[in-house]
Amino acid sequence: MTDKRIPDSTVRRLSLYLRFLGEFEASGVETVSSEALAERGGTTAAQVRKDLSHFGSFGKRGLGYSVGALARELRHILGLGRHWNVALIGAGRIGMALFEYGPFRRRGFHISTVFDNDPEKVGQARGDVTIHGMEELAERLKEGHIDLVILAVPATVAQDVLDDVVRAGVTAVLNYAPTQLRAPEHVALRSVSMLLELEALSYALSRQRSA
Amino acid sequence: MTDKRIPDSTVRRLSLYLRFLGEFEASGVETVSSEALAERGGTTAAQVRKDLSHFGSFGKRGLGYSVGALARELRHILGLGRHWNVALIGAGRIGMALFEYGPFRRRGFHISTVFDNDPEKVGQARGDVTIHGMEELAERLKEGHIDLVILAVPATVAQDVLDDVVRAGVTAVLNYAPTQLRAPEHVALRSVSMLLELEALSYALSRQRSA
DNA sequence: CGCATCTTGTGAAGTCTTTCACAAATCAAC
DNA sequence: GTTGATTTGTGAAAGACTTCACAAGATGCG
Repeated sequence: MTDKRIPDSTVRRLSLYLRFLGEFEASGVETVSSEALAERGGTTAAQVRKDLSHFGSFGKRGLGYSVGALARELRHILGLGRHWNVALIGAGRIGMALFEYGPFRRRGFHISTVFDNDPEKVGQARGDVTIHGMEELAERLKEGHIDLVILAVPATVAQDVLDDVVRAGVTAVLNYAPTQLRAPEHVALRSVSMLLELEALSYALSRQRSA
Repeated sequence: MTDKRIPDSTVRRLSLYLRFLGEFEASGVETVSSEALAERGGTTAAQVRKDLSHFGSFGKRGLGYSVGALARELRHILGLGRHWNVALIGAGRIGMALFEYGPFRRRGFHISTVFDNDPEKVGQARGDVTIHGMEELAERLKEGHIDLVILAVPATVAQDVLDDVVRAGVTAVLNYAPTQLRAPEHVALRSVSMLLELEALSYALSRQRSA
């Protein structure tokens, strides 16, 4: 009922459900059925119930789920009640776009430290943080109690930087560099690649055109 | 052997294999085994062979795959031989970071048109393209022979813009707005959400901490 | 209260994806 | 040309995820 290995797809859907619950809450709805959540998210009611059932039973038969209560549960399951201390490595265009992206902070992801290896940038202030040189990485990651690192560096150096990050004891990394990285088992590593997504679309397009 | 429904996971891995082949090529290797590709990509040799077998047989038993030939095949399968005409909607921070991201063009994705609804921005030039107002959307999408749209607009208007895009006949969309969008069956729609990824990491972190 | 209606939670069935395991193909060496 | 060492391509088995379908709990109404 709880624990065990949860499919990654389930975790992602939980995030979506949480988003939808926010919308329902904003529009004054107090109760939702699995059917309503499914319709909003392009999935099925059974899927919604199965996803939730991995973690407990949060609904009332005949009634559905309390919007507020379920949102609280999901936030708890996803670890979103708390404040995560984030470091951004790479203050280039993508890095800074991420840095200035509002919703992160609103959800509890607080970018408290920024690194870059460009001497021009080191020392500059961005909002309320200062850009640090890469030589300070190990020390600052440890002493800053960083929970999570966002990697926005060129592909060529990504693996090296990741190794440093892991060595400094960080166990969660979100990678934006377009390269396949390796990390020890105990480190949660996710990669986002715009190229990969575009290529999947390119595949779909070719399919469409030749059909 | 060819065609049929290909798992999305397979398509994504093909993109990865192509990346690795580029690396192998750069380092002068002429032949790779499924084992070598698997090791590089964190999967298994059987998986690599199965993935490729959906599209044909490209290797030589006892030898492996020719790096150059397999790369060509993959580019063809993924539709990357050609030039895709891309429109970017939304010239905000994320939009412009995408616009200036070099690798797109190198892979054949050419952003030829940019839209934004901010009167301040409309008319300005960015590189060799001019930012157009949203009222020109329908006409320019059609006449510009746009294959693919990148959506980088606020979540609140994303669905409306998507509807316009679909109505203009575009059949492939990459969405960066943090909202769940709906499109007709025949439209290939993918969404990238940094928040979703971060939340999955947050889940993993909670797991780690409580274990 | 009893009956009709609704909606959850969940085993069981079904479907999709990955892994296994081995015959067949290729090459080198003797 | 036969043997030995490789490595592919692929049915079959195993595993993972999704969908089905229904009992059980909850509510409202006469």
